[in-house]
Amino acid sequence: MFGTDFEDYCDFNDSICSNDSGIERSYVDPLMTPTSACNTPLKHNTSDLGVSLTSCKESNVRRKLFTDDLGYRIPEHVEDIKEFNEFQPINNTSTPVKSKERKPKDPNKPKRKYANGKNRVTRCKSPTQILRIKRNRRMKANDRERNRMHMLNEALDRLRCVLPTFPEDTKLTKIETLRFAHNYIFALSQTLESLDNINSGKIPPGEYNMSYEKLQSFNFPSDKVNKDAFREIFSPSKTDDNSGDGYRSFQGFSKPFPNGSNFLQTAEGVLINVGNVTVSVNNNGGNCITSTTGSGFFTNPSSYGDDMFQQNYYNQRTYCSTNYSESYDPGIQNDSKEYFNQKNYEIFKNAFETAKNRKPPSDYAANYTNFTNYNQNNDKYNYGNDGYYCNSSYYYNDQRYVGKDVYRCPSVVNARI
DNA sequence: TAGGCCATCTGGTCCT
DNA sequence: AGGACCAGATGGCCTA
Repeated sequence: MFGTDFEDYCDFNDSICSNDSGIERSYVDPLMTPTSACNTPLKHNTSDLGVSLTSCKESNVRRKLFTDDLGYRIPEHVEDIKEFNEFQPINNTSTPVKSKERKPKDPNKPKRKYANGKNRVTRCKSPTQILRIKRNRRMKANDRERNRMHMLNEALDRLRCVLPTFPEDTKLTKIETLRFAHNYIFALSQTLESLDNINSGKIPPGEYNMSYEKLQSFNFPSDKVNKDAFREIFSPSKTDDNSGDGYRSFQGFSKPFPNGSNFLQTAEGVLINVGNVTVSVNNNGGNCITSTTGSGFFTNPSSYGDDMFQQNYYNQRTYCSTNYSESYDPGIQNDSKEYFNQKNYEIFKNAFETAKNRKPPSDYAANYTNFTNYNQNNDKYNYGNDGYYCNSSYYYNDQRYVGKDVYRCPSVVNARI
């Protein structure tokens, strides 16, 4: 069955005794992904070796480089090979590690003499033996390479875990992970630098704002927004609304921006392209979500937690007054603490998905009859055929009154806060 | 169905 | 000689 040459013999032993020499038998994929061992066709048929290559499905088993993680023991039915059971693979290398326990030697047994140096005669290997040796070496190399890539992927997974992503249930690709990590580190370093400048007095705290120029240099992966961007989106408006209706239309934008980035600074603020949806952080009218199919408006964030009265008051003072000469309440406007919370996150996410997935009304005029608005007392306003925006399932309701003489684009989507 | 992403195999190179 | 590393090839899976 096997060659009689010792080296040949050992090589074969190495290939089947080490715990990394088989096809996926040594690596336990905790997730058992379809592309891992389960569906990978075996190019090397090892059935003739008498070794079962059944994958282990224990989810909490991970290969370790330490001896306490014993992978498996070689089956004992390979009887042709003496000392077979002395090999107990204890690591993920191809180097066979012999057991510390040794069989007691028989003192009466004559010692075998081995030739050394030039006196040693090696037997010629047959082509089939050479082929087998090469094949086994190739199997070992494949297994090492497989383990190496698995360790690399595990490192990438650990890196993904420390990166903020949005939506959080999506998985960054490898290249996205690396690019995002680069940008994230850059953003953190810039933040630290800014804080240091504030602490050292180089920048007065009152003048500190997140640099939009720095934001432009970011290169976010498509369809994902990190929490820093989200935080910036929820940054309160800095100036009053001069347009009258408190809304901006950012329709027509599509990625990439002319500067090649997902970010674009305009006179009105910062635009962030997320897939086919453009998110605006505008300085005048609040935050806006737009898409190629329309635009969605998003209001200033809540700074009052779950206090709906405070939230409504804040929003009404900001957008819903029937008296447009009424200015913001500076005390409320400047209260920006805690704008990044779970509630705002959910609101943003819902508004984002709505803007992303919504479709234009098939019958524009007919939908006008359903247009609805609310005043600050939460009274419903129906504008009939000359109403302002749709209240269908495609839209969020706006509980704030905007003013009779204000015309809105029917594609505007408002997020209820 | 094309393209992106991924896992795996494979041979080559470099180093110990 | 053998291990680490790399890049190309290949095929499967998924999505637009």
